[in-house]
Amino acid sequence: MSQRKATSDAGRATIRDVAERAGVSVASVSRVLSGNYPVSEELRRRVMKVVRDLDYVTNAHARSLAGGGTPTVAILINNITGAAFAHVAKGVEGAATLRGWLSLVGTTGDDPERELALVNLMRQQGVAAVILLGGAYDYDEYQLRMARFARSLDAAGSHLVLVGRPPLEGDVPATTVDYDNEGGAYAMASHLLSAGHRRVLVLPGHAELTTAQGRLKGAQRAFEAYGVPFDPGMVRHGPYDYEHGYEAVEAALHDTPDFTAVLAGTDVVAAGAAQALRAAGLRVPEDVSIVGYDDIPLASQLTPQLTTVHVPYEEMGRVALRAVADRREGGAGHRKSADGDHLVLGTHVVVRNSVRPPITRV
Amino acid sequence: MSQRKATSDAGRATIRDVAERAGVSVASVSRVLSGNYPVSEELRRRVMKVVRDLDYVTNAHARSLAGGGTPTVAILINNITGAAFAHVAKGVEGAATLRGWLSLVGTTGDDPERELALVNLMRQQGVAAVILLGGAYDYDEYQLRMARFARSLDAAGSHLVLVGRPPLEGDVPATTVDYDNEGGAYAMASHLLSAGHRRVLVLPGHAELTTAQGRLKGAQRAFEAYGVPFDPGMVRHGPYDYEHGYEAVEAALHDTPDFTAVLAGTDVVAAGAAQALRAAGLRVPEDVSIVGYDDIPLASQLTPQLTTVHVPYEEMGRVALRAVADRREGGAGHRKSADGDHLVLGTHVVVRNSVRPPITRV
DNA sequence: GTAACGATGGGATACGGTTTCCGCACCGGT
DNA sequence: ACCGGTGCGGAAACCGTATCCCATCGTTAC
Repeated sequence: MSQRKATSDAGRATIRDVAERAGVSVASVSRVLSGNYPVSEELRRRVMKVVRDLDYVTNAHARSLAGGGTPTVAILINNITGAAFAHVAKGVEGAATLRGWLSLVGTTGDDPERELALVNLMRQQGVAAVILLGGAYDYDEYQLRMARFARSLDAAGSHLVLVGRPPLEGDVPATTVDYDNEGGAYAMASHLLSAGHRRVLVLPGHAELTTAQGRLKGAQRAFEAYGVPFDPGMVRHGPYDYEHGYEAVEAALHDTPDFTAVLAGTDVVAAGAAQALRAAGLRVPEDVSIVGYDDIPLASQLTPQLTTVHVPYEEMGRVALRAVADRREGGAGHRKSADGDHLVLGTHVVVRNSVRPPITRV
Repeated sequence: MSQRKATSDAGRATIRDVAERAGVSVASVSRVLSGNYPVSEELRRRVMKVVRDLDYVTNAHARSLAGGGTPTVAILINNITGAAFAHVAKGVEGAATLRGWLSLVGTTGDDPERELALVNLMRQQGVAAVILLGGAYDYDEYQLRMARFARSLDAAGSHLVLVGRPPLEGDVPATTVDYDNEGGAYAMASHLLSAGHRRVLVLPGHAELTTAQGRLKGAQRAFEAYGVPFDPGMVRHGPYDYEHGYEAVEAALHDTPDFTAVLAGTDVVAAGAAQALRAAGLRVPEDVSIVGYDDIPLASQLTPQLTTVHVPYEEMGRVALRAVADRREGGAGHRKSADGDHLVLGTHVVVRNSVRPPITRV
């Protein structure tokens, strides 16, 4: 009676319960279930019947302790609400599922403390990789912090993947999946310039955010290429949200109202900018042109539909997961191969209806 | 040398490595780390130093196998890209983090097979609860399927939580967190009716989706209350996406062009509808009024800003997690208490700029 | 001065599986 | 009929941690 545990006990059934009830050994049940060992048809039938009867599932914790187990990847993000996130996550999740992998999600809320806590938590979980999403704030400590993460994870047999931010400096065991951020901004700005715009309001984002830095730089390069002087006074930094777009345009209309186009750092910012222009009685794109960045669904749902830069978010997610899977299968094959550690995906301009050649305003 | 495993081995350090290096027993290390047992200051210092040196983290799998472990909840969703999802997930994730819990995410892609596989996977993980998000397609098998899930999870000490769909029938061990879907639709339709609209194009969503059924019913009730005949010919079903909104309006303009307002099942559908109206040369809201449902950020970013029904998605996520946590702490306290198994949150109309009294069109 | 007691640390065991190593039984060959 | 080979099932070790139980040591009380 008090053998180990009554079979009819509450809680989940163990492999032992199944073995007992099927009248076979624990090992046999394990073999039937994992299927990597020859088993007689008779045995299989008997075991499977009991498994169904008991609605038994193996304990993932015990399994991974013993060596097996389904690999898991962790996705860490600042703000789960961002539209870009959802698409990267979809890519990761889809690719993970394809391989029978699992994915965890954690949000950091821009808090370094919490980020550290999460990376450690994931390390405890024994994840195959930690995927860090989104642009980074390039403060002093940042490089050191990430390098430490990378080495910690690497030492534990895991791996750090940076998605959507520049690669780390030095010899750090991390993979970066990036997109041609600066190139996209360059192309987008060129599009405005070739349409004839010269006075352009630029809303790249937070000055410390790597994403914003790249977008600003791309725009500047385009101006240089066109021989158009770039006026730093036309740049306004701020968060990637609707409100910032609105307020920045409001302020610009007051300070430097001679702009004929807005180069927004994000589609959402562009939406805010468009709203502010309309509130001021200006028409888009007749009076002022607007372009965005990201090409989230919102871009094609606004009126007018937004010309923007397409960023392959979902593809990045897939690529990130594939990088992890390859590395894991390749094993010691390509340790520290310089390539494969930094993957860059292309961007391109999607032309819609928010750009017109400039007209002279009063 | 071949004691058990060289301390300098690759892979993660174990508690044994720490114990050995600190010259203490394994039990002591465990005690220092979990902190639920008196330990001398000296011991604590020695252990912690080694922990830092080795960058040790406990193995979560081993820990939960041994009894402890951080609770985990799984969030299952059809399509991770939906805007509503992100907010519920945020609520769940936030509340989970607050308690030191972890959250897993899985997407089903409307595939029952995959849904089943995921539920089992989560059962293997020993999650504290599985949270199923979003409206359900009410086909025949559905109730049975969910009941089976609920019982399976319950038997394994886990729990099923349904968010944003009606509760299951019968005595099923599941918790439902719902919002007043029908009431919101009633209020929204009333808003249009009291503005004077009589011919309203209704785009509730897929006919089989519980969410759509509720919204349609709410609208019908409002018409009844106002004594306005409800014309079934003005209802067009379809998916909750931009394209459907666009195409439905296009078709309606051809078939029944006398409508003065559109009652969209979703903000996104409303966006598509608005675009189609504009493409047809009609102004919103001057010529045709539009209302949405959900109150996602998009609603306030459109032009004009959308009058819509606010659904407390994030709150629902929080509530769902709290329900799980309470049940887990309460233990055998309130088994099957009828209340607490079905929580309904309120909705309300958010008035913006997309509704005007109707005018007579040609 | 000694006994009882509180405060700590160590050893052993359980958690639920996987896997290696063995042994048994059954098969065919000679 | 005996022997070797093969295929399959069982026992046990181990994965990394938490915890129960016991041993020890220093204290305080009598």
